[in-house]
Amino acid sequence: MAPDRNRRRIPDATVSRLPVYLRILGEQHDLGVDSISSDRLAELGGVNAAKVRKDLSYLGSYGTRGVGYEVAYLIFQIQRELGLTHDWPVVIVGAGNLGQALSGYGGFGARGFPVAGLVDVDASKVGTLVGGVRVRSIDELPQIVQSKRVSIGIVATPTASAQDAADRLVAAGVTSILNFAPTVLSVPPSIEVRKVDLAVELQILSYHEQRRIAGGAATTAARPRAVSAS
Amino acid sequence: MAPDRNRRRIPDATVSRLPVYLRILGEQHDLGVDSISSDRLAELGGVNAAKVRKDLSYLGSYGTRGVGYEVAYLIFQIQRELGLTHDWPVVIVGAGNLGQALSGYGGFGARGFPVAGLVDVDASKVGTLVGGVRVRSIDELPQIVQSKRVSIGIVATPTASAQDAADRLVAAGVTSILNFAPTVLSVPPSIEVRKVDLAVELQILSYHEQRRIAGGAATTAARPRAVSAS
DNA sequence: CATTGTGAAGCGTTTCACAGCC
DNA sequence: GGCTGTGAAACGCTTCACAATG
Repeated sequence: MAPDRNRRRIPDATVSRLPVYLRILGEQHDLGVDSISSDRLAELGGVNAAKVRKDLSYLGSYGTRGVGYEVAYLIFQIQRELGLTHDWPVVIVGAGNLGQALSGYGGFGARGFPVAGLVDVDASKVGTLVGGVRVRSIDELPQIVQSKRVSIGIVATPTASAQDAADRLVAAGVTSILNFAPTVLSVPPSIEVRKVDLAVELQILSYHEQRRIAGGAATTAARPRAVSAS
Repeated sequence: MAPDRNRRRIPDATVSRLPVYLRILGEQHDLGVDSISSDRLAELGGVNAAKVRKDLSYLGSYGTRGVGYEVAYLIFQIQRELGLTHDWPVVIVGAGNLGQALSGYGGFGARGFPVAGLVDVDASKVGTLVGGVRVRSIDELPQIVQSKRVSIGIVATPTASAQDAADRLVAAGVTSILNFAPTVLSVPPSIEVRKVDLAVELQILSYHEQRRIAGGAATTAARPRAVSAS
C-alpha cells in the first residue's frame, strides 16, 4: 500500500559513509561553499572519488555533469535517506560514568537524538540529576519508550548488566540498540545492534603495531613488559 | 634478518573479530571451560561456525579434529597474534570530559594499555589531577612518547583541535591513533588510524529505523518533529 | 564419528574506465 | 572540457561442503 518511493536498497558500506559525507557537506555549507565535486568531497572524506560517486548514485542522480553537486540539496537528500529529517529520541540505560557523560553531552540532542530518558537499576541513583537529566528507575523504561516514542536505546551499563539492559529495551519496544558494553548482546534478529568497543579498537591497533615490529627493522616502540594468561 | 615466522597476512575482517573471540575465550577460561568447539564459540560470538574456523585457521592449525580448541592455548595464540603479550602504553590528548573519563577508567591499563600520559593545550588544566593522572602540557608530548615508548595516541579533543592533536602525535613519533573526534584526520599513510564516532553510529541506526517505517506498516516509532537544513 | 581445516563457490564492495551530459 | 553516473572487472570476505583426522 505504501508508495513505492524509497525502495532502493543502499549497501551497508555506503550507509556507513553517508554520515561522514553529511558532516563534511555541513561544514562546507557553513563556509559558504555551495557546489562541490566528487573529487573534493573524496579528498575531505579520505576516500576516493569513484567511491563517492557510487555512494551518491544510490540516492539518485543529484549531481550535475561537468559541475558537481549542489551542497544544500545533497545535504537534504542524505538527511532524508538517513531519516534525519526528524528527531530520534534515545533512552540511555546505565547512569554510571559513561551514561552521565552521554547525557551531559549536549551536541547529542542538537544533532537530532535528544535524550528522552536516563535510567538505572540502582535505586540510590534514581532521582539524582545528571547533566540536566533526572535519573529514573529502569522499571519506567516501557513507559518512557511508549510515551516519548523512543526507538533507539543505548546500553551504557557494566558488562554484567548489559544483556539484561538489552532485554528490557527490547521488551519495552526499542528496535535499535547502540551497545557500549564489551559483550555480544543476544537479541531478536529484527533488532538492529551497533557496538562501540574501545578495547577492540585498541587491540586492532595493537595488531598493526605488533606487525610493524615483526615485519621490518625495529622502530621506536614498546618493549615486552608482562605476559598475562587470561 | 628477522626470522620468517609470523608472515601470514590476516584479513582485516578477521583481525577485527579476534578481540571478540579473545574476550569470550577469557570468560570461558574463567568459568573453567578448557575446550571449546567452533560451534560454541560462534554461538557466543554471534557469528557462524565456518567464519570462526576460517578466522582461527589464519593463526595456524591450533584445533583438534573431533574435539575442538584448547581454550588456554587459543587465548595465548590470539594474544600473540594481536601483540598483546606485552603492554602498549597510550597517550591521551585532551583532558576534557572524554579524556578524563578515559584516564579514570582503570580497566584500560589492566587490559594492557596503561595511560602513559594525559596532555592538554589548556595551561589552566595542566598540573591538575584527573583520575589519578596528572595533566601535562601538550609540549611535553615528544618527551612522553620517547621516554615511555608510546606508539598509540588517543585524540580526545574537540573537533576543532583534533587535526592539530594528530599532527603533534605523529611528530612526536606515535604510529597509531584512535580518534574520538568527529572529523577525518589527515595523516601520513604509514599511520594507522581508527575512529570511534557516536554520531555516525546513531545515524546508521536512524537509517535502519527510517527504513523500517518506510518499508511496511507503521510500528511504534518516532514522528516528524523538526526539519533542519544543516 | 564429531569436529577441524580448507578449496571453491557465492556475494558484496571497490575500483576502473568511459559513455553520457551540462 | 570537465565532471557525473554506471556497467564491468577486480578484489576481498563469507559461506558451503566435504575431505582429513584425532
